[in-house]
Amino acid sequence: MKSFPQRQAYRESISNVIRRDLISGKFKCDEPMREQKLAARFGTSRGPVRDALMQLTQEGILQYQPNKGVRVNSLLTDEERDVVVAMRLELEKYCLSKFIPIASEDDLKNISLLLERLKHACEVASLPEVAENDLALHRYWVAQASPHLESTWIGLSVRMIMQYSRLENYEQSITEHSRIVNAILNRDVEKAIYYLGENIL
Amino acid sequence: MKSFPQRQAYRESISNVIRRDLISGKFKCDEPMREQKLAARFGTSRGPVRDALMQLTQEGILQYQPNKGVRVNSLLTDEERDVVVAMRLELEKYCLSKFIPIASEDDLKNISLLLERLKHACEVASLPEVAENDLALHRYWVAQASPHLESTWIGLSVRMIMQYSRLENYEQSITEHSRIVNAILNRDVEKAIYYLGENIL
DNA sequence: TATATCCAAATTGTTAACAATTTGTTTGAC
DNA sequence: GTCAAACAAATTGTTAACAATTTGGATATA
Repeated sequence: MKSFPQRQAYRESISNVIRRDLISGKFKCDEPMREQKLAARFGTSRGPVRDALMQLTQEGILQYQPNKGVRVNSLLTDEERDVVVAMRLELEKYCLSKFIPIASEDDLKNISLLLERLKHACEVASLPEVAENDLALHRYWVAQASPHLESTWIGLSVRMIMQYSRLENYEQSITEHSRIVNAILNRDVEKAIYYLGENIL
Repeated sequence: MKSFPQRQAYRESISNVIRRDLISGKFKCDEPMREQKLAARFGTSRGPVRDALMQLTQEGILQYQPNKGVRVNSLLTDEERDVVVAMRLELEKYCLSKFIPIASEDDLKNISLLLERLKHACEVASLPEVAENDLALHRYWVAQASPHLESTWIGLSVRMIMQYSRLENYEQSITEHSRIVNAILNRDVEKAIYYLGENIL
């Protein structure tokens, strides 16, 4: 069936799909993820699936036990979550202050587009889509400002969003992100960071 | 030859050894890491080696390019390093404040032991050993306080230590860590965190 | 019934072979 | 001599088979 565009990098495609499933809660906590089943689902052998599972383990979403495979990792404690929030905020504040001055016109267009997508997801009230587009928007400036720290950011953000009931307030999400994006379009670093701080917490 | 204790988890053993080599600078920047050679070195097939390389990529030490393998990633910029330092400090401060009140007598013994090892490494002035024992000491309280965040911590710390010329001041390293450990032994959270702040930066 | 032991099924761990891609070199045309 | 195309070698990507481990259940025993 081979439903992937590039023949290379099954690895990434697979981990992206699984990550999305995890965010939208398609796997119960402590439910083991079977390599064979996933391989069948993605039309590959177990090799690439193992790669993807290992990557998600490294991100902290899954937990690995030798000879027993991987399971959905337990959620962060409230205290841990606070620490993760602080770290993510630290990281994104830097990325925004770096990104805004150097953003090209194309960048601004892309940001606007991503915001539109997020708005749409909020309007149809599809939680997994909201989560995905939320992350995609933030990820954009992280990737532009600091490719070095992108993978660090993913690990923090995905785990944050997984225990994010607050995300269900779609209206708030729209206004918060609109404010951030507006500040970016005006190249106003101060304001962007301020609204970011309101958004991430 | 099979020189590993447990037959399982080659993955971890291999990535640990490679990580040590990377920290001690045994691979030039941009030098490609060949799977076959590493497999021969560790006496396994390429599979576990690929796992290890992928893990280190996820930690940010290596860079992966499809069909081209992995290379040593370029170092962080000074600004990025500052952000990483802040994040790591945030994380470790939490871990110390969590760890100190619940530390068992065994924990305190282990900490003291790890400090002794670090001192010894400093005395013989072996940079890779100093780096390794430095990390091992910090890692102890992170692992005890928050297994959830241990992998996040590794990624931050290893990248910090790789561009750490300051580590060459062995005397300073000894006094800084002695102060932290002493504060822990006295269960003095305030002081421990204070000295940690002096150490990490 | 409760417990222990053994066996079979399911699952993960590892390997070697094969496929696809990249890289370097040689060859040939101009 | 320079450039381009073609070929060969090296390397990564994927797969299927095999080995080792875990898991669950059946059986036997007290």
